Amino acid sequence: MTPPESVAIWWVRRDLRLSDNQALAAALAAAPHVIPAFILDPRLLNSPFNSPRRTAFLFEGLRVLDASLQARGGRLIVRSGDPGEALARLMGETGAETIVAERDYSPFAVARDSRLARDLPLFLTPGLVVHTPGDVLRRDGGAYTVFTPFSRAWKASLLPGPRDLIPAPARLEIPATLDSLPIPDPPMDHAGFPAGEDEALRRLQAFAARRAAPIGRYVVDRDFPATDSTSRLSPYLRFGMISARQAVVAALRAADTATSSDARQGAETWLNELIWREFYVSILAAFPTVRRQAFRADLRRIRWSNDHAEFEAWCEGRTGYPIVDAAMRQLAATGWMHNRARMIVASFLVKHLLIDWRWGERWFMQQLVDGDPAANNGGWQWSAGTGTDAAPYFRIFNPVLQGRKFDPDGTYVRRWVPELARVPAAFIHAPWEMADAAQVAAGVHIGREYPAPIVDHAFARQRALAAYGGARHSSSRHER
DNA sequence: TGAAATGTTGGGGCG
DNA sequence: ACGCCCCAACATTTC
Repeated sequence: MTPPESVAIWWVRRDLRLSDNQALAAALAAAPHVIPAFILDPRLLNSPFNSPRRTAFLFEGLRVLDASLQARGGRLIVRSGDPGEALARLMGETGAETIVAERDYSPFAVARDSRLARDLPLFLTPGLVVHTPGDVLRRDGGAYTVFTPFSRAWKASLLPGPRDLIPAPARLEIPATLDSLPIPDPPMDHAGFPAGEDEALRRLQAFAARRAAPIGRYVVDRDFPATDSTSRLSPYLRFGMISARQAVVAALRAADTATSSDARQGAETWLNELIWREFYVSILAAFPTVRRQAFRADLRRIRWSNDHAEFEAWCEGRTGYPIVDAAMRQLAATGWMHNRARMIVASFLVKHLLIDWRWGERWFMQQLVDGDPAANNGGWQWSAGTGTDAAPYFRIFNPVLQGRKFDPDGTYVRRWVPELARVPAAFIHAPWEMADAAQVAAGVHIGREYPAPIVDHAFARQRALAAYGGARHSSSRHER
């Protein structure tokens, strides 16, 4: 006779891994029998913020997770529908008394989980981030809204050591009689990011465990989109194919064992990027309304232009600014974009085209394989100058100068905008400055094979400054 | 995790 | 020789 508490459900959401999984470990601690379950939620899969690329990555991740569960004597149970109903049914079938899941701090997940917890024994564990939002707070108990003090407090909290990491369980057997849906076929290709925990760990090793490149040159190279110098771990962190702790432990170890100051600084800079991720999780948890409106109240009344044709040109990479178009085409083709390029295209959409940052936020969510509500929202509000600790609103990237600075020979542009492949380096970021003869020689006529700039830089800059200035002015009058 | 506008300085051409 | 102007080059301020 098995006592009822001998079965627990490990509800997999965005923690598709067996190693260092606090939810799985808690489930195993609660019961000797653990049922790993994933619920295909139509509300999430059909959300206008979802992306087929991310769904494909998720489905392949589920396959890989299922395979490694089967290697341990178990398997992944897949159901679909409303998670509450599906889990209640699964509890009835298995006699499970507990559901354990990794806590997710996004507004959608918080609402879903608190509704579900009214009827079901849902137990949530940390794991999405190293320091959960409530753990890193200001002296007065409020959430940090400036990165630097947040990162200081974050680092002052106890950091994970290698011994804190939880090994994957050796065996995970489940009853053979349980029904499971087949894992759906990926709706599209997601080349460049093979899913799964093994791949994630391999990337982490390849990036952080070496003394030289890439992490040893990270401080310098990471700003150059043509180089392969970033970790490209974001999709894996997004779906928990590695834990935040595993990444942080690797960064700390790389810093400790560095034999050059470049390698140490590289590791520290990369750690900072991981802390940015946690900062934005904390911001979204403390201020859920940032998902709908600007954090800064004085910038909520910008009179956007919101031109649909210009938005489409931006989405499709036909703005006439090569660095912008290269980045947008990289996004459309691969579901990923280099971080420097994300800043450039975001600044361009918001400042040059004067289009609401939320349009860009949604487009990114619809495209990115690593699209995460907290990080994406944080990044967009940072770029728009409307967020916490954001770029000053008057900081307007000049796409020509950014291109010359971070893609000096135009390698990145040539890779993603092939019609500019033969343009000389001197003109690669401002091809409209070529004389007619040079355009003929380069095999591209500006206005035909490649568009003329959609908007004049000097004009756009003045218009953005006026729009932002106007919003601040009207808001200060409003308050009086 | 900018860029443009404005200010300052100093070398050199030139009458 | 000297003052004047031009204008890089750099620094500071402003958006």
